[in-house]
Amino acid sequence: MTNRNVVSFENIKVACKNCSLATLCLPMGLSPEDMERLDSIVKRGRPFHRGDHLFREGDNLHSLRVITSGSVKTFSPSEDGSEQVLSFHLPGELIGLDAIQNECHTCSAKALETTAVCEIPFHNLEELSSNMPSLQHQMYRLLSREIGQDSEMLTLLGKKSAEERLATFLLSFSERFKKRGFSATDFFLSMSRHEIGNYLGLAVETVSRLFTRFQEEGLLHVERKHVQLLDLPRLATIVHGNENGRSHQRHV
Amino acid sequence: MTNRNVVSFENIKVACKNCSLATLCLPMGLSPEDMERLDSIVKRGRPFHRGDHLFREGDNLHSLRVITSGSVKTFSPSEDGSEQVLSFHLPGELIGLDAIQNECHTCSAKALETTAVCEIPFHNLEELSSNMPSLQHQMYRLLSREIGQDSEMLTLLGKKSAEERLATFLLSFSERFKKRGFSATDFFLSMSRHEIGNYLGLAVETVSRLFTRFQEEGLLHVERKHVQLLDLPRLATIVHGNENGRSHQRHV
DNA sequence: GAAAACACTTGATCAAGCTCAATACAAATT
DNA sequence: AATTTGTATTGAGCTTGATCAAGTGTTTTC
Repeated sequence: MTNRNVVSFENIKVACKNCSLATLCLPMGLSPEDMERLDSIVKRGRPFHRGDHLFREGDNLHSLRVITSGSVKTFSPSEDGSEQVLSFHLPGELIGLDAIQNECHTCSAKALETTAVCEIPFHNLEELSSNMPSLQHQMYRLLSREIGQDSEMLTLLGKKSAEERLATFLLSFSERFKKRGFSATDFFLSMSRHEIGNYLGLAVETVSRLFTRFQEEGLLHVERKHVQLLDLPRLATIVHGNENGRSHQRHV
Repeated sequence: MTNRNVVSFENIKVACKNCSLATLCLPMGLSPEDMERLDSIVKRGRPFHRGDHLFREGDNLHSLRVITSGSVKTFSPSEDGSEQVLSFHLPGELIGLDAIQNECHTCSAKALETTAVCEIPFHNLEELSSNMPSLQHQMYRLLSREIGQDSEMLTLLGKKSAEERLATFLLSFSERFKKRGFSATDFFLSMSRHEIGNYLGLAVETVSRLFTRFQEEGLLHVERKHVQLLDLPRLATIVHGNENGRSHQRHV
């Protein structure tokens, strides 16, 4: 995106075929021509600011959305004002897949910082995919991938200790930043401690204490949202149960 | 299925269009003709016995499977022999969706009792769906539904107390049995206490104690795998936080 | 630039639910 | 019927991580 001039976002051509995120958002398999057809249905609206809703639970499904910059959390709000954070999304990731079932969003999505998205009207996408086997295949794969990711999260919440949860969280972001061409060891987390805790099924205080402890142990350096991972290998051993250090596993 | 004669399972016509589970397995929207086309690719193998694997993590994806009778657990095994139970499946439910992403199963599936399934070769299904928009639509919806269900499970594991988890579990089975024409209040659970605990992120002992307590409180009657729910409304209030009884919520 | 609102950290205490251990019960095998 | 094996229950004690509380630092607002 140019920042030399003030531009009308309406006029920006989306140009999936040149987008650096294309390999992430609909990975592997669309031919250049297919990409062009997909391109033709994609819209880009104005950017969202921190705290803006991309959509709310109960909204009708209009479009799937691909983050192009910034970051987003999805969460399911409950009556009493509390919420469960379901996931954090970085550029190249697709959100709204939960809404296909009933054409209605089952969770809400909020921008964690200034965030731009591509909107892909689902009905157009569906129609296009039925004339384009490669796109249909990508859609099946993306939906399936989401299911697989959720399963990993179930294991995290069902079995892992607080320490393992945070280490898993950090390494997940490390890998995702790396995949996007950023540093795997030095990055900013756009969400609050509270949101991290909510996501990981931990109290804020526990998250805070763990950051402190990890720092004391030389695993990382942290200052507010800025995280530097100093010992990836040791973090990785923590993720996988940490046979050495911890004396007992949670109910195996 | 007739039980008057010994029949060769190879010879049974699958006949989705007459199957009582059709509304569950590919709910709403296939025309009778489309159903016939789908029918033509479905295969039924011999039944599985308790403990048999339907597939293992790492197996190539050949077919999606619809349970026609019995029940199945899916789980992701980890190196050290422990596992995370991901879900329990009843007749009419589709399994294997996680494997579409890499054409490789990311979890294992085991029969909890004698279990029969319809196999739907995925490549045939995919091809058929690209010529049949209604089937493509069903597939999108089913995949999306799975994602939505996983999200509910994340909330359960992330936020709910042991009591809330078990009540949720029981009411989920109640509804699913009801939907299949069985009693919503009197049923057999095919899985062990250990598997229930594993699924709910609880120790076996906790599950056992909760069953005992629920029984003492008149919520249900339980004898091993046989469960009779005596107070659905009260169980439902427990599911939704139970403002009255419990003094404190888990980190809201 | 002060004040207010919010986010994070740290400490002290507590309890939910886990672990360990022993026992009871059921099903399978002989 | 008796033995074995697996599954479920119950009790006692302990640990992890939650809650409560106070204080510090940061950001926003006026």
